[in-house]
Amino acid sequence: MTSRTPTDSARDIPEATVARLPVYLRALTSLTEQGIATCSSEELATAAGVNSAKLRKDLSYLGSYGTRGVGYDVDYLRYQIAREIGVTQDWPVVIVGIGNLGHALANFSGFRSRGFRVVALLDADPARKGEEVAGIEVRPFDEIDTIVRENGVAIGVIATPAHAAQDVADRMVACGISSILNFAPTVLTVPPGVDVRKVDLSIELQILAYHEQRKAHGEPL
Amino acid sequence: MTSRTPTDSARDIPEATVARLPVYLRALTSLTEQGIATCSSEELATAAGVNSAKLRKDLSYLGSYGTRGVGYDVDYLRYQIAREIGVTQDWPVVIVGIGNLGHALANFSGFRSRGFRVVALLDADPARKGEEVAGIEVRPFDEIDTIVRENGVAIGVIATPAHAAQDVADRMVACGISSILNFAPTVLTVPPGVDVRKVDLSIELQILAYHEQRKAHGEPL
DNA sequence: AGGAGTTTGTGAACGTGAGAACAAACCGGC
DNA sequence: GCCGGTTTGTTCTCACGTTCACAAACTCCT
Ligand SMILES: NC(=O)c1ccc[n+]([C@@H]2O[C@H](COP(=O)([O-])OP(=O)(O)OC[C@H]3O[C@@H](n4cnc5c(N)ncnc54)[C@H](O)[C@@H]3O)[C@@H](O)[C@H]2O)c1
Ligand SMILES: NC(=O)c1ccc[n+]([C@@H]2O[C@H](COP(=O)([O-])OP(=O)(O)OC[C@H]3O[C@@H](n4cnc5c(N)ncnc54)[C@H](O)[C@@H]3O)[C@@H](O)[C@H]2O)c1
Repeated sequence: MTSRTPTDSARDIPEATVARLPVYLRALTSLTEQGIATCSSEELATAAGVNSAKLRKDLSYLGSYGTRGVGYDVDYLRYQIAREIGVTQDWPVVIVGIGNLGHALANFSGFRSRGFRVVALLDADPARKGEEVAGIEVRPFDEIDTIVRENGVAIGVIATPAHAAQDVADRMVACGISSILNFAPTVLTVPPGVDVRKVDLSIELQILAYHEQRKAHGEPL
Repeated sequence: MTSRTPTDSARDIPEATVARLPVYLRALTSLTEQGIATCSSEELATAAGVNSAKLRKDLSYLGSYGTRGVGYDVDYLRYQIAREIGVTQDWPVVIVGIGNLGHALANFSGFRSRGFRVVALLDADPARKGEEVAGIEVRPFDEIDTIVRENGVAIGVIATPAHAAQDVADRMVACGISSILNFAPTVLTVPPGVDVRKVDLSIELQILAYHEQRKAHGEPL
């Protein structure tokens, strides 16, 4: 089951580490832009907002890309992380639900610059058909099958109202999408093998509110 | 330090539990809307997309609000969770940076319905001054001090470009905001006592890409 | 060449979180 | 009042994540 050739790099990177690799990637890009060619784990950790021991342990799962007594070559490490995450290639993405949020997402420049390419904007509302957002035409949701198959899309973004999200997810899965980023405030049910990540604004706010309440209560000043 | 009156409820709720309470809250609201008055931990867990043992353990940190052999009273439990999180009261919120994303956030109905009230939209661009978004006037960023003090704002949302985010955060902290939700792709540095949570679209996509890549590589079919 | 100084990579200790399992508590029927 | 069935609250164990601390490995200077 876990038999692999010795050539491919270390496997089984912990989930917590995977979640931080993109942060390191961004910090390294920022260092490159500042003309910095080499950095220590301490410097990179500061730029990424984490503990340096944690950073070193995270990087050790990828391999030994640093030099003791010196540090890391910024460009080299950046490439290694990008390769490990899989963003050296471009990932085609579809966005479904071109309302308030969908418009913002379509205009988001961070897609292109980080290895993702929006290949289609889809909406069920016939009134939106043909509308152009960020240089991309909005197409009917029914065309999802064709678009996904033609472009080899593996990642879908859901920005529809909550009540439509499960249906959209089902259609996505049916035509071969196996990774979903969900902005709708609903729990999605998907078959095994499909990954779902959610971004939920009100959950984040409520977590902040909880701590805020405790601050106010704990210190009567 | 940890001396508390016996009247106030259980303290020190684990962070992982805090992050799930809003999910339970939403599931309970959904059950109420379906006219369901009582539910078992199993049912609620399914609705929230978690393990029932985990749900029961989470709820046990709040107190004993269920009845053995019966389950939980939906409305009662919902109130208890809302009270624990602190969303029985309304939290005033300011949004800074009314661009693509800021517009979407201003129009987001989930604020109001979940215990948050947008008291101001702020932007540094003079061209936006006076513009009305979602029935709220966009005001100059410099007015943040007045607005925060007059409304007792504790929570701020940052939707500016990355290069402006740290400055905005500093200004927020200076005028008394102690919880920040950051949409800009930057690491924010804030003094102790201030909470920052980030929502980062490209990180989420990169995590999906990592798993997607491994799916493709692991199974040569 | 060797030693002082620096920084990585990792083993080991600690803390937090997840899930299985079960006793305690409750309900309804008789 | 008691018994069988049900569901909670909690305990126990294991897995995962974080942090410390240090040997190994490198550079630079003499
Ligand atoms: N606006 C925000 O800032 C924000 C923030 C967090 C979460 N959200 C969530 O994101 C989702 C979208 O928010 P919004 O403000 O853009 O809503 P919106 O109503 O402006 O847009 C929703 C869009 O989805 C389309 N749609 C509806 N059903 C569809 C279907 N079955 N298939 C395809 N398209 C469909 C609609 O035609 C509409 O264009 C909501 O679930 C909302 O709760 C929004
Ligand atoms: N658009 C998206 O869907 C999306 C998704 C994820 C993250 N983001 C991030 O959110 C941020 C905003 O994205 P956007 O697409 O809305 O950008 P935008 O350029 O459309 O809007 C930014 C707004 O911030 C204002 N601003 C700039 N400097 C400011 C300052 N110092 N004080 C106050 N206001 C200031 C600008 O005037 C502008 O109105 C960016 O950091 C972006 O990376 C956007």
